[in-house]
Amino acid sequence: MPRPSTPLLSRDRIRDTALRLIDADGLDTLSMRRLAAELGVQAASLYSHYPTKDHVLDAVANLLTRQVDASGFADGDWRTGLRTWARSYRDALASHPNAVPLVASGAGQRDDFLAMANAVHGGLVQAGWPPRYATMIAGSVKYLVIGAASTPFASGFADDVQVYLDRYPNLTQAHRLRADAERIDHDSFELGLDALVRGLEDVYRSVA
Amino acid sequence: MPRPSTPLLSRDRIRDTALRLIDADGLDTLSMRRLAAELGVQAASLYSHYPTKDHVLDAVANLLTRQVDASGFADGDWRTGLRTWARSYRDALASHPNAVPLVASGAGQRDDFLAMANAVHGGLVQAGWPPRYATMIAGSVKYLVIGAASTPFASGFADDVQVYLDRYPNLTQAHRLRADAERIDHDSFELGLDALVRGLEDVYRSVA
DNA sequence: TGTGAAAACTAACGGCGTAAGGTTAGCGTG
DNA sequence: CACGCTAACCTTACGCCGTTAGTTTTCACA
Repeated sequence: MPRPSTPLLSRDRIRDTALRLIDADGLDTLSMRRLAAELGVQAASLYSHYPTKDHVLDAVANLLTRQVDASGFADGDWRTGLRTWARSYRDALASHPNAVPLVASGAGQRDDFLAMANAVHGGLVQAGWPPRYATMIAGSVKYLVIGAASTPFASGFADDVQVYLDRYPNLTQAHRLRADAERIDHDSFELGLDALVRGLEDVYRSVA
Repeated sequence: MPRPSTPLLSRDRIRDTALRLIDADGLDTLSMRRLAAELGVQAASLYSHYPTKDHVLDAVANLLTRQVDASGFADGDWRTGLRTWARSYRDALASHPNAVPLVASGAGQRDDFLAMANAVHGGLVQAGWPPRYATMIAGSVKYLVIGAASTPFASGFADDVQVYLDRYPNLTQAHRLRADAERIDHDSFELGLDALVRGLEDVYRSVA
């Protein structure tokens, strides 16, 4: 039954379903066939809307990026703007950990990423940073965010999970451990962000 | 001709060849068949030495990690130790950009990563940091390194490469552009690392 | 009213990771 | 020295994968 009277698919529906499957089952179990099945359709039909699988993944990456709030520079304080941006960026990625590699790789057409970058860069320059520094600061904060989002557990800096499970083989302990890991990740990020912004304060006094 | 008199393969030879192919052709064009062909062997033969492809990739990740120098804490100055470690870590990854996702994902059995983490953590504690802070500091510096290594061009914070290529369509300019991108990445990392360590100095005074 | 584009389909190609099972070289034991 | 076991190679095949080609039908527009 080709060409249905009301369309079964749309670019948005495909992209949103892809993200849902990635969240649920991980990045490498996502296939065009599985995605199509979830949409009640045959795999080849997706190619009417996206030229390749990579383009679908690109759309997912742009969707995540679009949720980042880079508006915190409006009041003119670059410190607040930077902190708000970094936290929002990390939150957006942390809500979809399985999709992080799509954003981290930096490959593909990333229109929404360029928009975000522009906003941050503009905010920093507006606040008195030389453009060259604005580029580097945006870069280094992005590094911190991408790194924080990429690694599941900050760590391996604590013992291997299996060791804990062997020592405390009840589920409750296992759950507590996962919560601990997330808290360590979060606190490490906050410490890093705070130290970074504080350190930039020094630089600011010498160049702005 | 099964079971040759002198072995054709070894775990190390397979792992080294995998890294070479990844460096040359990228991560997703590496297949067990291609790897085997490069080694003059059939694909299934690799499974005598590694149980799955992921185990091969894990071995590559551990190889890269093992080249990181975490010995800079020996003289007792945590600032030097941290800077040395971070730079060495980033250098190790930057020499094999196509392999970075293997290290960034944090998946798999990463024995050499745990060894490195232990060394850093120990160095920080030795220098007077409370263990809880040592964990977070090692985490946040690792974030910066992983993020810096993950993104090909810091940026998008500068204009899209294609724009430059359209504007200056000769090869010489393209090469200069790549050099510029690498310099921006490098400088951004150094600025971030410097600011981070400076910021930690403040924290150190209040907790150590 | 007719025509061409668009959105679905079915079928197929080549490549993938990996499992199953065959063959022979080398090694430890009687 | 003989014998059998294990290990390292092989061939073959299964069920996926991304993608292309070609078909049918509906919709939008001239």
